[in-house]
Amino acid sequence: MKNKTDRRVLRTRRQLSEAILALILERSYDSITIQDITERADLNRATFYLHYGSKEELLVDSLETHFDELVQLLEAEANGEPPWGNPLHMQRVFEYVAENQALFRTVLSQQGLGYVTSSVIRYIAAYNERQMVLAQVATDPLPASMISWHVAGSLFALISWWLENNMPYSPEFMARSLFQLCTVGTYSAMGEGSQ
Amino acid sequence: MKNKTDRRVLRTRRQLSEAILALILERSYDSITIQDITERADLNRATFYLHYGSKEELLVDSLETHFDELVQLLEAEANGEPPWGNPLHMQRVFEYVAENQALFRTVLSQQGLGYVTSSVIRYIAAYNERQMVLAQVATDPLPASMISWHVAGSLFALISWWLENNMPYSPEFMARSLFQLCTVGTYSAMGEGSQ
DNA sequence: CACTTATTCAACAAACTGTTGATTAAACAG
DNA sequence: CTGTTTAATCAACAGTTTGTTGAATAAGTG
Repeated sequence: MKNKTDRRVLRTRRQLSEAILALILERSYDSITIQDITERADLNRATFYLHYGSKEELLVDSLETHFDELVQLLEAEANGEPPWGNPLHMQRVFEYVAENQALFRTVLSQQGLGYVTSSVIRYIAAYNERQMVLAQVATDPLPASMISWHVAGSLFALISWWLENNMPYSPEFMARSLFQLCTVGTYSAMGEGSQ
Repeated sequence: MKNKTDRRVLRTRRQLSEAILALILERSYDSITIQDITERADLNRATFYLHYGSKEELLVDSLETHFDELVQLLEAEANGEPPWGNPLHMQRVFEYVAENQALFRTVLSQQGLGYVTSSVIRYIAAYNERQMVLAQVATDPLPASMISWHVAGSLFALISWWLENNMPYSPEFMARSLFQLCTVGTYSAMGEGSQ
């Protein structure tokens, strides 16, 4: 009984993870082969297949580490309060994005990598919904899961927008904007001149 | 000067387009090779390279046809009015999604295909922004492009949610929900019991 | 220390790729 | 209808990546 905590296994997986994350930052994801990954990781190619079945499997596993880090950060600060209920928590998200700029940029924009997009929205939405249920929020006219997805989609969109426009605003401003757009909507966000 | 309207070229591209769209509906995108595509299209493999450089290039070209169809549908109905300004226009979008259910489902959820996701949000956002500028909407506190992305992200998220939950509501209801969430926000969408 | 097991290594057939040059067939312009 | 242009076919090519072997080696465990 030493299959999952064996030093060698942990070390190998860490090497593979670091290798693929480093590679997607410098090259096109599609052009990266398993040979490249194992070569960069200083491992035999056969070793890869002992752990993962494909590039994608490894990448998802590698990215989870990052997201888990962020979630833990959030949960440490939010004391049961849903993260979208307070702009301060959202600010942390944007700060995290800013810190891991290169990675987010690559994952969001690079061709062949965008499949992460859908799973990220799904991930955020699921988290939102869990928090809403925990906080016993009443969502009468619309189901809680729909609202969760809406907020997740908006968060995702604003992060993309922020990066695509070279982060013209501070994390604080982005968080407040997201908060405003989600809670009181575009009508309040826009001037009185609309229509 | 007869390079782009040659019958043979048009026929070949249509065959390739139909082949890849048919294939992604029945098999995993990643498992589809250029051999498979040309085989299904009853074309020689070399012919593919006369038109496209990769699977992705062909797919993007093929999908554009579908989206152009939808955009034309919308613009025919909306008379200068921004599409998100009226729930009826959004209803058409959800109806279109329902009609092309299989395709949307595949494109949104299948691994290796999701890179379309980001470009779709970008596409919708750009469209939104164009409409906002045309309608001369004042968006004082927040930039118009940010609001455009927010709405695009929400639309995308709600479409995903709708498909993932097997379309439990009518297009009308979805359109009204989206309209409500975007314009007056989640506070109004949720009951008074929140917090 | 004895053991278990992860990693290495070389080799393998199989598949896909992108390109070649010559040939055939189709579409075009006048 | 005819000559010309050009798209599609075909076979063949070398190169790469893939996934999987079985045996040897090394490292970690208890």
